[in-house]
Amino acid sequence: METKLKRSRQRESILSFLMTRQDHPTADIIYEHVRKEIPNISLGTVYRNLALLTERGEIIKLTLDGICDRYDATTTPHFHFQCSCCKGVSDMPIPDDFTNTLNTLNNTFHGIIEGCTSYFYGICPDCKQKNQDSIHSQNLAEKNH
Amino acid sequence: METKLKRSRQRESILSFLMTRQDHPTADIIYEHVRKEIPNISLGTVYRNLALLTERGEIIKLTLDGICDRYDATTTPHFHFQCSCCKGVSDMPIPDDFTNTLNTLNNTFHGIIEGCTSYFYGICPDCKQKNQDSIHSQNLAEKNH
DNA sequence: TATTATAATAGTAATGATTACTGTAATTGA
DNA sequence: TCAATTACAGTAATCATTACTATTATAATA
Repeated sequence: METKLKRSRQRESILSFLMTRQDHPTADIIYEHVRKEIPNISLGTVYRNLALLTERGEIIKLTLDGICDRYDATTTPHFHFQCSCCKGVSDMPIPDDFTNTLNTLNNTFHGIIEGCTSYFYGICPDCKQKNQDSIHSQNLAEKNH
Repeated sequence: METKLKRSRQRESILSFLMTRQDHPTADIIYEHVRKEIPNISLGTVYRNLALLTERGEIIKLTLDGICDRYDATTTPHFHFQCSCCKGVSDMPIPDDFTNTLNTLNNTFHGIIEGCTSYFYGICPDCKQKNQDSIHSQNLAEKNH
């Protein structure tokens, strides 16, 4: 059913941009960047190619909060983390013992588990640090009131 | 910042309907059902109350495929499974050893992990059974060709 | 019970990410 | 070079969700 792909400068530019990024940009962000190289590229082209690349398994589409999808050129299995403070998304390695969880599920579930999407949320290292800094300076201010 | 809640027949009806269901219905399905009881309820009211209940932690909003959100009145932690065949969503208990995975992540991650959303996909028990049945009858047909 | 403050509603309009459509252009294979 | 077909730009349409507004329901108080 899969039709033969023809090369296109647009698709190559989208994919190579995505491969430089670790922050899982949205279609809109990808569009804004690729536009610098191909000024008259259309947003529809960006979406179509992202769908195409996802379909072929060359990239992964992330649906985290349902606001808008994000795209990831790293296709090896990994978890994701979204910061509730800055909304940034980053990768998390999958701990080895997660395979135990998968085994348990496979043994108890009577269907077929093909894959898993896990994402964690909370405060990212950066925002945690900023938060501590501001509490620290607040305490200093109180001391010297 | 949380304002005081006033009772409303609409919200009570939405919540009690949701509590009878294990299949995590969408806002639209909830709307269709609650309408039988309160014919002139508006879809906006359904959305607003679902958001309100989610905010207060009385229900959980599930964003699985990004097409449309689903709602779940079971608030104790559990995984979800979506069948790629029938698109149905069901609950999965969290295996005990998943706490090991969480511990590993907490020890290696330099931010704060507040929660986790995991969903698995594949073929549900029902669709798997139907599939086997059809292969079985296909084999029979080939034998008796 | 009557009054008052305010949360909630119905109905409708607006939003915004994504998809579909259409005529034209680029790519590939012969 | 030609033919077949994939991809494109530009634009319109879709559709789940949210925002808005005038009115109604709820609950606390007098």
